[in-house]
Formats: sequence, C-alpha cells, structure tokens
Amino acid sequence: MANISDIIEQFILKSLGDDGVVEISRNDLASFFSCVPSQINYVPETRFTMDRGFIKESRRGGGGYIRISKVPINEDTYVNSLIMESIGDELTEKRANQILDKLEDEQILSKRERLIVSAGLSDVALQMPFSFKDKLRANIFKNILMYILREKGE
Amino acid sequence: MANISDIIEQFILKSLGDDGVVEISRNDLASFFSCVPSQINYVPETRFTMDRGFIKESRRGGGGYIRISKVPINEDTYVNSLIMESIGDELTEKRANQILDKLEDEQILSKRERLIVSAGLSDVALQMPFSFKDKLRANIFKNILMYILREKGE
DNA sequence: ATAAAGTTTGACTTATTTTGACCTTTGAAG
DNA sequence: CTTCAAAGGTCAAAATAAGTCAAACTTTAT
Repeated sequence: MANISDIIEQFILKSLGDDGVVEISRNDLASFFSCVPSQINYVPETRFTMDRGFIKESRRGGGGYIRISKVPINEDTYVNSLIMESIGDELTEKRANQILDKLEDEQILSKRERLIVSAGLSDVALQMPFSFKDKLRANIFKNILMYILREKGE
Repeated sequence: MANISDIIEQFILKSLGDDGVVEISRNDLASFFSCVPSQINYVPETRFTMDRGFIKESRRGGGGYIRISKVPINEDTYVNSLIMESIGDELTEKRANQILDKLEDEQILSKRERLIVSAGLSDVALQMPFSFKDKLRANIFKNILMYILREKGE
C-alpha cells in the first residue's frame, strides 16, 4: 500500500460529488502528485472500472477533462448483479433476450427501450468474426446497464 | 465546460428565436466574447452541423451576418435517410452523438432512449480493434433505427 | 528464488480549441 | 464604373489536453 496509484485513487474517491461525479484534469492532477500524466490514466484503468461500478468519459483538447461517475449500486440489486456477475464476459443473443425479458417484466426497461437494446445486441447488428460477438455483446450490454443505473440516481 | 467554444454554443442556442432562426454578427460576437473573429466560425462549423439539423447562411460586406437555422424535418423521412445515406458504412462516436442530439431534439428518441443508444455505441462499449469500431457502430446504429421505424409502423 | 502481477515512466499519438495572417464578397461613395 | 471600407471566409500553425503502449521497475505469491 501507499503507492501513488492508491493515493490518487483515494483522492478521486473523495472528490466525487454528491451526484457521484467528478471531473479531473489529467495534467493538473499529474503535476499535483508529481507524476507523469499517464499515471493518471492508470488509476481509472485499474480501479475505476465498470466492474466496480464506474463510468469513465473524457475529452481531449482545450477544456479537456476526464470524468468519472459512480453509479448507485445499492439501489437496484438485480441490474447490479447483472453487471457484476450474471452477464460475465460473454453473452449469447438468446441469453441477452432472456435477460431483457426479465428487465421488461420488472419494468426496468419499457417495451420500446427493450426493443432498442435488443436491436443493438442482435447477431445481425454485431456483424463480425463469430467468436468476438458474445464478448462484445456482454460488454455493450453492461455498458448500457451502467448508464441506466447512473440515470436512476439522478 | 471551460472553453469559449462551448460558451458561444450555448449563447447561440439561447438566441434561437421561436422560429428556430438566429442571425449573428461575427465581429460583434467576437468582441463580446473577446476572441478572434474566426473563433466564431469555428463554433457553427463544429456544433451547428447538418447532422444536428442546422443550416448556415451568411453574407459579407456592409450589413453582413451569419444566419443559423434549425431545419424542420419529417420524422420518417429523416430516420430513413439516416439509414439509407447519412450514416453510411462508418460512423465515429462523435458523429453518432451529433445524430443522437438531433433524434432527441426531435423527440424521436426520449432522453433515456438516447442515453441507452449512446451507451451502446460508445467507444468504451465497442472494445475491439480500432478500425472495426466505426464500421460496427454504423451497423448497430442502423439496425436500431430500423427497429424504431418498424415499431412506429405498427 | 523466481515467476507472476502490479506500478511507474516516458516517448509517441490523436483530438480539440485558439489564434492570426491572408483572401473574398458586398454595398456605398465618388 | 472604380474604389474602398466593412463584413465574413479559409487555412494552417500553435496551444492545450488526453490516450496508447511497451519497457523498466517493484511487490507479492508460490
């Protein structure tokens, strides 16, 4: 413990606002902690991951930033367990649709929202080398669920 | 939001009249925001694009102006043209979001639906070899739009 | 003791905005 | 007509800011 990465992690955690969002400047943080800028990337990469309930967004150029948001993981245990465990690294189209059934059932997604997600995750949409499909589908699905979770918190 | 361009963008958006048209003077705006005149060109160029449903007209010389108007659209025709022409075979994340801006603005997608699509099309979701990303994104997006069109017809 | 895992560093890349020098169009005055 | 000032347009360089990736280093487990 007590390596720079952990310290930066703590710093970012403390900087999260009430809404669970923080915007940092890579260069500023780097000079504040006297480290190279790419160290700042390393921290979100390893600690503020999707599996831990974080969303990362960023922008380059003038006025650039790195934004990290924590999705409220306590609230919705079903969606949460989907992201954290059930979906895992791979997901077939069939299983995706089973999960979507349940999400619609539980009124977490409207009929139309479910249709949209289903269209986006379908084999037809994911035209690409076969073995990647299920991995990709899992990743896309989890990302969508993360954003839905974040939305709920607002 | 710490760059001038975003601020100018907001300013122009607020200046749009009920008819969706605004006429600005490049030099006046530039001096108002204490920036060089060509900065004023940059904003419409990058933000009031056709993908977001704006058209630009201008006139030089005495009494010159830059006019920005929001184009009224027909929903089905617009979505159709997205699928058939505008999106094409490749789509960057940035352009996808511009199109989504428009779809939300026109209430073709709700805020939440837009969020879902955006999450599904993001670079983060589409974790894969770089050159495929834009192709895949175009494909997924078009597939989603087709389902939306079809659902409307029912 | 050593292999694996995690961290630090820096060279190089890409994206976006800002600035300025130079160009073109337009309308009004002579 | 010709001229000229008032607008706006263009384009590329500079500035700003983040991303990538692999090599070097450190820590942790076996």
